[in-house]
Amino acid sequence: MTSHAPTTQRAAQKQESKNRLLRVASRTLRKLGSTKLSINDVSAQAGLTHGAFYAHFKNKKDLLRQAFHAAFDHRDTWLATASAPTPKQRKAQLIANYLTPEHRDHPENGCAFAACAHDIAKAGAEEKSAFETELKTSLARVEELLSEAKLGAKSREKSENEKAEAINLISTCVGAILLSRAVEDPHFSQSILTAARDISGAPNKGK
Amino acid sequence: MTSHAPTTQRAAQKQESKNRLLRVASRTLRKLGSTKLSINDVSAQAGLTHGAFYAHFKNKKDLLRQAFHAAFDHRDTWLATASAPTPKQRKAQLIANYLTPEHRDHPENGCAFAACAHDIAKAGAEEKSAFETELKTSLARVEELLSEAKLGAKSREKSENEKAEAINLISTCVGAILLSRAVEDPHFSQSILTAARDISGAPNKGK
DNA sequence: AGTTTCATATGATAATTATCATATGAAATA
DNA sequence: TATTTCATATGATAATTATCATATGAAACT
Repeated sequence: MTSHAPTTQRAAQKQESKNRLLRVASRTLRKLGSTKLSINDVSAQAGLTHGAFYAHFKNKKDLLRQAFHAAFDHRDTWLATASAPTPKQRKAQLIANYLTPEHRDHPENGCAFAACAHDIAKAGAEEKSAFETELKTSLARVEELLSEAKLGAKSREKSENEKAEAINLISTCVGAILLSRAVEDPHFSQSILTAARDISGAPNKGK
Repeated sequence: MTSHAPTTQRAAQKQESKNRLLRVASRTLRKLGSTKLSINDVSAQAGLTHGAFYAHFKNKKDLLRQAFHAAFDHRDTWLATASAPTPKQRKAQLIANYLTPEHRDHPENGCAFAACAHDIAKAGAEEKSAFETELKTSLARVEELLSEAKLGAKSREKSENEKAEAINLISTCVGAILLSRAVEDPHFSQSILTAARDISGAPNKGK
């Protein structure tokens, strides 16, 4: 039996409660940040009282750790949108599907790098290591999508270039979405999103 | 007489106290964020008690507003580092002088866009408007540095391109510095900074 | 059925924090 | 010098919050 297939009814109920707590926490973490995430609120939104919380998590830090991990629920969906035949096209797809108004307006469902980088930067080594692991995972996936195909053993230098390209892609996406969320004028906000999409694949756009 | 030249000794002393409060708050805001900035701590670090605080600021929100504005103290210094003859070189300078280990390790002296975007995104319309104003100011300065010279009236399309280029420059810088602060491994962190610098001016680096 | 287990609830505690009312003592002014 | 002003300090209050001790009631097991 796996941890996802509890035997008794009570265990199943407990697992569901924990799942609800984690889902609420993962969304609240991205929307409000770790400091404004309150165990009272999360528990209440999950349909529990604050006392029940400690039957599921050791403490707030424990919750935050698991909630952060759960916050990568939509990474695969995003990566799957990059389905075009060429690397350049796939890069443009990744950027275009990241820098959307929906993503900007709903951080609770969005990228955990953008939502949590600031929090994690102020946290401890454990949190940074967890962030690093997730970031490396995403980078590896993006690098694949930016590479021509199963690249042979010859192109070592090119792979280095692709590494930097993948990092820059994520840096630009994270920076742009954060800036777009921090301004008031919707048109200006949109122009921040659009700027990255415009330059994405083609440095000399129309020509 | 300006607001910086108080007449009486008491007024001067009060101004100095407010300056200390603002300086401490501006640094704390960038280092810890608005939520973890406590009026007690800021007042104490400025050599005052918490009670004295309210003789200088209406409330915490008022302090945060002024502290955010004060957090752009080093913008001119940064922009002045872009002194090379060509736009491409100046772009590379801006990026290289932003994405440094010192900047990464000392957010309290660094870019307020990177330090506060996350906070402001969760704040109200007033805060977003203030952020927007500062961002537009920086963008205008960067656009100048990225343009060939006093561009004549002819190049309208080019100016649009430069607008997007300036936005992307700041997006990438903000994203990269935030990511570099959120990972544990110093080498990996460095590679995040370096990636943007490498690609900065020259898409085909060494060739 | 009787007993045990345990998921959740209730209630309490301690810490932090923003804010304000009032006190104090020194500078400004008459 | 006497009086007023006011920059700062002291002390109090109310709200929020993390955490834990204990209670409860239903499921699980004998």
